[in-house]
Amino acid sequence: MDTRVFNVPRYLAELPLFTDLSPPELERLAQGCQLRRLARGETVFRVGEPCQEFHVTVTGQVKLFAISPSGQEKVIEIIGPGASFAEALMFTGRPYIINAQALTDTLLLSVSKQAVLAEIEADSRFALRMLGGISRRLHGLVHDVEAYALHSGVQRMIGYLLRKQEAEDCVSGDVVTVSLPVSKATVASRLSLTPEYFSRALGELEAAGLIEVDKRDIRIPEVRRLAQYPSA
Amino acid sequence: MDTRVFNVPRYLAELPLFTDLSPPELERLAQGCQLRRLARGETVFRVGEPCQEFHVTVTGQVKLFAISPSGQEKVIEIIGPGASFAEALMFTGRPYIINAQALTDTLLLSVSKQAVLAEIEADSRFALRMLGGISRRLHGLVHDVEAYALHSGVQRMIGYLLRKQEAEDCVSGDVVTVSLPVSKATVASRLSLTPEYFSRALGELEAAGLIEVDKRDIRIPEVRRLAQYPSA
DNA sequence: CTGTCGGCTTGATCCGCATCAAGGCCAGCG
DNA sequence: CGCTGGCCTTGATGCGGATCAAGCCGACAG
Repeated sequence: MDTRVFNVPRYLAELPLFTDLSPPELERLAQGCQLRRLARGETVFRVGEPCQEFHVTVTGQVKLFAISPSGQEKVIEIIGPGASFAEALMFTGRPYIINAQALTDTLLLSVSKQAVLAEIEADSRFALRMLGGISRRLHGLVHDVEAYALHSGVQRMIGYLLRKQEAEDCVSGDVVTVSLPVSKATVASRLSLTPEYFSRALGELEAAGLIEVDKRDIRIPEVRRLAQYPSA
Repeated sequence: MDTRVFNVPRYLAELPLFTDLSPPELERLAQGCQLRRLARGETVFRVGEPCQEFHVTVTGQVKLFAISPSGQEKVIEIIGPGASFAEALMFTGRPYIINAQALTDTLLLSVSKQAVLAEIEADSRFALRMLGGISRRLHGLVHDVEAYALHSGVQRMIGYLLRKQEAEDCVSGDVVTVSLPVSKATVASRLSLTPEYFSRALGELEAAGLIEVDKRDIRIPEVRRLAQYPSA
């Protein structure tokens, strides 16, 4: 995809956030947008920087993560194509509280705060969609907090696989296959596990005959049995 | 406080969320409100119930919590007087994903979804305040996720004490005192610790001379030294 | 005064998961 | 070709914090 021929208003219209906007509205919004190409490993923003926009990954992947004083990293979310991030931060008026970095070469669309605020003022339905989007993200975090506190590492992994499985309907024939979007180490951090333990957990499920692992592809012969682990 | 003489519009006006609303607006909003008295231990809502409103604790305390299949409980947040909860859920249109229960006798004000939606349509500044409120809550959760993943139990406890200390400016003379708002077991769950470990952690800090514990009051002689633990 | 009950502490033990340390496997590249 | 560097696995060991089990203390009721 070439930046020069990329049609911003048309792309905006396809985002759930901006459906129903009229062409002139889209045009106005596009004025407040900025396209950026990022190479793998490049930083989108860092803790402490001021926030004047939110972002959409058009293609590629971005990770949101925190870093402890001792340099340890915790991935909070992995953002895939078509997904947005940092909307909430924009509305608090405070600097970024996490870091964002491209995991692959990425085409990034940044929408200025100004343009969003103007659109909210003009169209209350847009405000509602913004509220819905942020609320859904908040629920994702509540779900994560629950999982960290109440589920074991293996259970969190199973939960992750099952969610992905029902998000994308990845049935091919009889067995279901889910593919890890990024490296195992990154997924492990997302689940608050070490890479070592993640590997062992995969091995454990494989030994139990619940999954089959081939690099980043994981086949699940019987979803139901996996969901009930450990039991049978 | 007596429910019969409680002036809803006047109370609404004092909430950060509703400042700047005109008297007629407040009056309309108040139409969509409902006051409830709850005894200690009473349930506000449970997982799976439909959500038609958000809530404000006028007096008293409410805990938001999840329950694992095995019956284990994890407190996600403790809501004190003047604070609201479940706003985000209202905007997703889905049933509650957590439980809420009164920790003490509580006066609860519930604002109907309908009234909020109408107000958003009428006043975009209100939509912005709603967005700000939910965004701040989301940041609190991000902070928690960071803490669970990157800080030890003792560090989370210190973080909790320090945050409380700077939230309420509870300096009396020279030493700072913070009071736990609820039972130690509940605070422990909020921090994802067992009551036993919480107790030991307090003991450890006390032994190190960093705090002095008297029931629910915790005195901090030197905030800075506590913040730097463990180091000296 | 005495029972009892909720909230808290204390001790002994255990386990889930991290950590440290070595490879193994494959892709890219000289 | 072999060398190098990601990425992943595997094994040995250790620790943070959970669990189980008593016991303590103050509040309150009888």
